[in-house]
Order: sequence, then C-alpha cells, then structure tokens
Amino acid sequence: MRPIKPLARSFYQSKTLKVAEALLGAVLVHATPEGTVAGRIVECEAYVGEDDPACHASRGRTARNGIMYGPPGFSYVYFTYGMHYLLNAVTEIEGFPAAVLIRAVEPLEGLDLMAARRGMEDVRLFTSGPARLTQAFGITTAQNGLDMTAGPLAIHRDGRKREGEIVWTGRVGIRHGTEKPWRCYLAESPYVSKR
DNA sequence: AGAATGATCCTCT
DNA sequence: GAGGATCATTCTC
Repeated sequence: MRPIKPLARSFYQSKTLKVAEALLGAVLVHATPEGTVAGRIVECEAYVGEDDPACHASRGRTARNGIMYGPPGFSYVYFTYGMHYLLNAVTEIEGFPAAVLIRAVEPLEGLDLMAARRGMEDVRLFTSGPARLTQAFGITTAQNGLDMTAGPLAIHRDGRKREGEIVWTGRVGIRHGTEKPWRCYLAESPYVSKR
C-alpha cells in the first residue's frame, strides 16, 4: 500500500536546496533480510559544492567524498564521531559535489525492528536525528554508494499531499557555514531533531 | 558539560 | 608512513 515507485534520477539532478525541500514528506525505505523499515522524511540539510565550507567536498575530492562527485540519486553514507553513520542523497549533475543530509524521519513501518536496533521503546527517539535514523534503519557504510532510484535503499514519493509549514534555519552541528539557511523541516513534526 | 570512539585528512618527515 | 586535529552526534552524568 505504501509507496510503490522510487523517485527518479531526474528528481535528484536539480538544485540541492530544491531537492531538500522536495524530499520533505517523501518516504525513505530500507529492505534487509531482517525486515523492511520505512519513514517519512521531516528534516533535511543541503551541502552544496566545493565553495560550501561545511560540505565534505570543500577541500576537494578524496576517497571518502568521491560519491558526491558522481551521478545524482546515489547514497553517500559516512562514519563520524567514532560511532555514527549519516545518510545523504547525492544531488545535481555528475561532476558537481552536492548532497542532501537526511536528518530525521517519522517512523511508518517496521517499528518493532527499529526498536530492536535502537535498543529502546520510545518511538519519538527512533529516528529524530541523523545518526538515530541510520541506526534504526540499519544503514552503515555497507550502504554507501547505492542507487536510491532502485533497490533495497530508496526514497519514494508519498501519495498524500504534504501537510504543514516548511521552516528554513541554519545547519546544525557544523563549524563553518552556519549562516546559510540550508536546513529545512516540517514545523509541526514531533520527529524533527532538536536545537 | 563532557565522554565515547575511530576513520579520515593534513602536515610534516 | 607517523602523529595529531577534526568531526554534518548521541547519551549520560
């Protein structure tokens, strides 16, 4: 009943800010042998090109950030703080490094599996943060570089009309580039990460 | 307020 | 190659 068709590559091959806003309300799905989990995206951030000081590509292409230089619609998953994985969707044309960080989703399917992976029962804390959601979804660097227009990790358009107001603020958890209002979220959602 | 915890990258040899 | 700073965070104290 859920979303059937993943968002196409053309959706991602667009201005990153536009993609970030359009992803609000879309549904992230991850199918694994353990089961399938799904959640509605309620918070995103844009990281745009080598001139964006907060973007991993700000110091040029490396082995780690190479995925962002590739074609749009692929996953960019990286490990940070010695314990956390963060999920991005690559945007814009091939050769231009940019991506949208998925910061929070509203749990829709696979709640039991999310609880098991998170080791807690509070639904509000399952996916309300970029590292929380990757843990709940079972996403690690094993999922880096996957084509999200097809396959086990994908983002689907939600059939429903998007409800609620969209808010833009500065990005969270970065040192440089905090003045750019490139974080967007659904104002009414209780699953937005704090701050 | 600070610890946890390790991959990555920069700056030297 | 080795050493050290830096981290798109979360949880607990």
